[in-house]
Amino acid sequence: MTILTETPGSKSITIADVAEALGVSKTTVSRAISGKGRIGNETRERVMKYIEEHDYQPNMIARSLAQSKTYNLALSMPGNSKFLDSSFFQQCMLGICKAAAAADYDVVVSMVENDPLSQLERMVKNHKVDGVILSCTWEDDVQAKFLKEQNFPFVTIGYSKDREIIQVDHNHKEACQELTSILLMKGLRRIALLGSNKRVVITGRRFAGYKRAFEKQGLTVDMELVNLDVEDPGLAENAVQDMLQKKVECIICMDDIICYQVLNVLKKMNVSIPTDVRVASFYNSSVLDNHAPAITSLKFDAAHVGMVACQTLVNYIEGQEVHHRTLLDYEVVLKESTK
Amino acid sequence: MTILTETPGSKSITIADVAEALGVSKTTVSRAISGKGRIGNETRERVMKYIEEHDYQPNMIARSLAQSKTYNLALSMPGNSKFLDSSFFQQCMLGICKAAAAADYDVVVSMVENDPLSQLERMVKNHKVDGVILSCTWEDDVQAKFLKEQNFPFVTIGYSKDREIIQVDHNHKEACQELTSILLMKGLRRIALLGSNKRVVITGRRFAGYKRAFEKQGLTVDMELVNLDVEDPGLAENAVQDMLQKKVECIICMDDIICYQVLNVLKKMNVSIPTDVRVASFYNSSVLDNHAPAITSLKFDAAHVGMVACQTLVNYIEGQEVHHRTLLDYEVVLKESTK
DNA sequence: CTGAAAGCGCTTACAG
DNA sequence: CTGAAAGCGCTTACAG
Repeated sequence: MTILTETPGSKSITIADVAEALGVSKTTVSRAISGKGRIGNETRERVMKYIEEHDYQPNMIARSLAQSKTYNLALSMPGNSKFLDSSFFQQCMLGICKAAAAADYDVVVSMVENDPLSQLERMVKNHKVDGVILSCTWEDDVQAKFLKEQNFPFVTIGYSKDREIIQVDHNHKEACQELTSILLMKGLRRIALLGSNKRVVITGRRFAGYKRAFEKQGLTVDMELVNLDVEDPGLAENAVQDMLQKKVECIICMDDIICYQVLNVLKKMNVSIPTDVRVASFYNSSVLDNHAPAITSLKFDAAHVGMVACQTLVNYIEGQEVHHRTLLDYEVVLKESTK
Repeated sequence: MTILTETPGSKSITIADVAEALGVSKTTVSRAISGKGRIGNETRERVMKYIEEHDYQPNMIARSLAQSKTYNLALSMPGNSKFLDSSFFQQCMLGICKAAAAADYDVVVSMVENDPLSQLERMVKNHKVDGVILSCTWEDDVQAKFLKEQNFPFVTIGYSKDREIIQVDHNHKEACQELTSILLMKGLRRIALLGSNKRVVITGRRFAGYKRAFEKQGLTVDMELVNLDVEDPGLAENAVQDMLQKKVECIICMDDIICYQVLNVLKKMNVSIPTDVRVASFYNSSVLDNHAPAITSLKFDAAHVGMVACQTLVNYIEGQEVHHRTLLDYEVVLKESTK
């Protein structure tokens, strides 16, 4: 047990201290630091030298108040355990943090579990952040709706029909369409599609791509083979058995989490890949690296989409022009599992 | 393309507006809101009623400056891809966010990739946070050293010999000792231990537990069977082959990431579990849920350790007494893989 | 119980 | 090119 006795950190030096030591005004010091406003070259150098030597660090709180700008970005993340198992959001967060740091912003996270609005609303109204990144969007997204109403700067990682919303995403529709087309061209017809939640926007986009691929070949989708609500591991087992009964030739899993489950179930049931059934997945995450057979999958650069989203938001906040919709590229990585 | 035209968000109402509308002083309004200082019951109610009706939201920036307190906590996370695949840190972050929200703090993340100090130093010196949570500690941890020197409040999720450091962790040593003891009691002797990085503190703690279990039985550890540097998937394959050549009877994997790899490699090599070799893992994460055979593992509640760490830090910051070392409990979940 | 005033550490018109 | 002063929206001794 202990009690906090000393005040933490040593008292830092302020702009006033610098001004006094140098016999100039605070205004001058401020100008030297910010680089804004006319200032003599020699004066600036004197100031810069002093703050360098004395390790002056601006108090960002004070700057925030004066400028009404926090240099903080909020990142809304799903707090649901389904999502936590996937490394997508962590990778994405890494990209966001990097881009933010490069632009001198910090990122404060809000993990959404039940009430998606309370924390976000507080952050926005309390002036804790300058903008928001929504890392996972839903049909009729409550957060996006709120932010739009408030006219508060935000960007979604994920597609939205609403072109007023600034959005950055991988082209999930096209990706899933291409993957499906390839499978169709191999002569496969009974292709199952497994997703984990219908209400998440990307699920819908992928299904749209899947459907489009069939239509382009003049085929129609058999909705019996589409299950977009495989929420948890327990359901995966049922879903797989169901699909096998329906004599599917291939199973596309919308993310690696479902894919692990599916692979485990198939193994348990002694169904071999690709002989008995083919399997394809999304994300191509490293956990499947040593899997035999290697698993065909779509590959997205999660860190990259995070970076781009963050940069876009910062640009927007700082008054620059931004694209309202950015669709990033993907890769189809064909491996043994769909041979 | 678009340009930011309107100022985002509508102008919010301030304490001065409330004071004026009610014909009282700003001091009074402030007191009503904070609950500090004597104030008439009736006056307080009038104020509260007004701010309720007019949706007044305090400007936290201004409060921060006045109190020199940010109500922000920094969370330092490993940005290395090895760690990103594990859901431990995400779960942990969830717990931290919950506890922070409950105490009216926000959490700003810093993902450490190469330079562990630059961002942390800026945050601390720029007064962006009131305290720091280190979610992963290393031998001779640079961040911990810096924070200690600065006398800045922080807590580590992870054990430290240094009892001055406030630390919260699961009892990894005891956990690994118990698991190993159980295996020894089954008559197993050639027990391999695979870890992913020797320099991470928990790796060392677990090894210590493993060793202690042998010693308690009057046995000595065969260091040939201990490989604590299985950094990436590629190395997993070699490590497993190496261990099989050494005729191990059991493989303990220090985390589920390694374990997946090991399981994949064993399958590829047609080694069956538990007949040919037994396998045990850490974390018991849901990804292994449907694995056949079910995998014995140690189970830690990541969200819980995050919550406790965060609460402890908040208490410390707010001047309360705190335990300097908190060791949380774990579970040994015995399954088929070690039968 | 209540208020006037100073202060937190910056920025930024405005004036010179 | 430089400075005095007001302001950002709160809190908090101090005085009454």
